[in-house]
Amino acid sequence: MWTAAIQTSDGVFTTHFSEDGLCALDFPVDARIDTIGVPPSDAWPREVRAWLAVTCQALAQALAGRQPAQLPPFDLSAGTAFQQQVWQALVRIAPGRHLTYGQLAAAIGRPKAVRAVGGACGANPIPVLLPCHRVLAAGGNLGGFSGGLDWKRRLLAREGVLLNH
DNA sequence: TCAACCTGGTAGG
DNA sequence: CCTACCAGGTTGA
Repeated sequence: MWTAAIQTSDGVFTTHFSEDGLCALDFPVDARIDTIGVPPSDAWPREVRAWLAVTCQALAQALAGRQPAQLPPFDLSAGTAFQQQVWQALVRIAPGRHLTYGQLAAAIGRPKAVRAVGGACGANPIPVLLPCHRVLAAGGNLGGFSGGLDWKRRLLAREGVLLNH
């Protein structure tokens, strides 16, 4: 496992890579913890350094509300089969679009697993790039967000999604 | 087995 | 608008 910090206009994100790809992305925790990530070094496999570079670009674009031109490979193997289904469905939601938890449940063939979908979204290891913020509650409500609801609002606003009425 | 969830729908103020 | 309640799939303890 390799860990690196990524500086963005929204703070310092932390990334974790396995030999199969990006496996986790953490929101900035605290302004004083700028040393959390180990800077990439020559000791890193060439492939992983390339993933990090792609992730930097993708994160900057996603934070600006745009579809990343390129994404790193994701290692979602830490999740259960159900969670992986949900997470993979997230990738297909374009910026500016949004689904409800119920619609996402139906999309993966489990129309009644609405609450479980919420749980899987909450367990999303790669927020922002795996756009769980584009899943809203029914009736135009925001729903929850483990990274903090202000993040969800901010990300949606940058994509031009209008909330409520 | 059980409680906790980023839910959704219905029923009643 | 609000609160209450329950059916419900999945997960982790």
